[in-house]
Amino acid sequence: MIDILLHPPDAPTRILDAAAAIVQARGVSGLTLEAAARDAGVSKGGLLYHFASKEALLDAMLRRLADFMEREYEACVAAQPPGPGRVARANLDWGFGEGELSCNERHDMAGAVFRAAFHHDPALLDPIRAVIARMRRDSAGDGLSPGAGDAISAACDGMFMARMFRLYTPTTDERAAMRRALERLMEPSP
Amino acid sequence: MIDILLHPPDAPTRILDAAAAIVQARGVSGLTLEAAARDAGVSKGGLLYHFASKEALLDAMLRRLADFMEREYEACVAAQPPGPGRVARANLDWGFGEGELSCNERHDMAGAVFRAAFHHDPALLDPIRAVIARMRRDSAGDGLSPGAGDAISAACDGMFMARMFRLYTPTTDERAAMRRALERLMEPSP
DNA sequence: CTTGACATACCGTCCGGCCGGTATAGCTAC
DNA sequence: GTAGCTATACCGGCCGGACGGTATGTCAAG
Repeated sequence: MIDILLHPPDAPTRILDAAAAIVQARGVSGLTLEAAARDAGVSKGGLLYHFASKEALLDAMLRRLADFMEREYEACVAAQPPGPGRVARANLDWGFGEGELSCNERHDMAGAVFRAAFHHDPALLDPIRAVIARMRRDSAGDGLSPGAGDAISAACDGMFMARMFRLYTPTTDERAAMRRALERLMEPSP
Repeated sequence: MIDILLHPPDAPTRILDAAAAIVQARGVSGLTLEAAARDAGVSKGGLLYHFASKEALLDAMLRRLADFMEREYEACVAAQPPGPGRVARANLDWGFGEGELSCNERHDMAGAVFRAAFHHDPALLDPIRAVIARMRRDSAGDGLSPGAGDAISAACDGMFMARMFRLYTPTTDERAAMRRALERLMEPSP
């Protein structure tokens, strides 16, 4: 914290933060260069000095998100004891856990950035796609019966989408029941 | 087909179709009133005669989508033999089937309309939310162990999202394996 | 002659991007 | 050490185009 106070974030970081916050609060259409610049405490010219176009800004936002996702994924995996189903357990913790790693405002912001980038150009999602491909490769070597790992991560994706678009909000009990159901998939096939 | 040729769709239907096709082909930002009108073979004024604003157009698009979703859901359920897990089996058929009901261009168009509406105003998704709520009520009385039905439909949602955002495309074998894995959740709890 | 179903022309706004300017820091020559 | 040069990191204003929406005209059917 002292470090943060002594070393306030530089302009590019502030711009990225402000842009992400705007998208989360006011939606994709609320993200304009002027608004992002103002909220970051720089002028529009200053923003364009760091990010030459709106696309460049969104690209940087998404790359940062992909990096963050990958680190979070690695942390979830590292927190699980080794052995079969390690990746699946990490996925369940990410999608159904109650701690700071799951379903909080950070996920909302990730969803908002995600939608904003796709809105502008679907190709901007490529860094995210690379992370997902890596996760799927890991999942394939997770030692579970075929399809179990994919099914678990698809269910986590579904929960993510439901929250991102505010489709429904399961109760804590329902979430726990879903998790227990999915954990059955990690048992060896009968 | 003869009927279609003899009774060409009226202007509102053509406009709705054209708008959906534009969103699918050129993205949310490609949907302008001018473009929708042109593709539907009417002028911009003609479009605004039927849909007083862009929001009204999107609202009509989404209501039509919700109606379609509900009818499709009912058809999927009706196609399943009665008994426990009927709704879950319908969901699996919808999300993992190979027939005309699953994962084709119609789903892509649904996703595009969905994103367009959310982009303009998240409240426009309310008709879809109502359909989902109804499906979840049905699922709760499906006679499966707690969480199983929700987990299955969440996995189907995840597949839908993966396709909507082109995140990854599992092979036919992988999809079949996922389905078999999820079908294990319909067996009674051990 | 009225009304429904459009067409045409236009307006105001908003937004992305460009440009000219500027303060500051660092470096170099003398 | 200081005058001059250059690069960095911005500021503020402007422009052009696109887009949503309006106002008005048209015209066939009943």
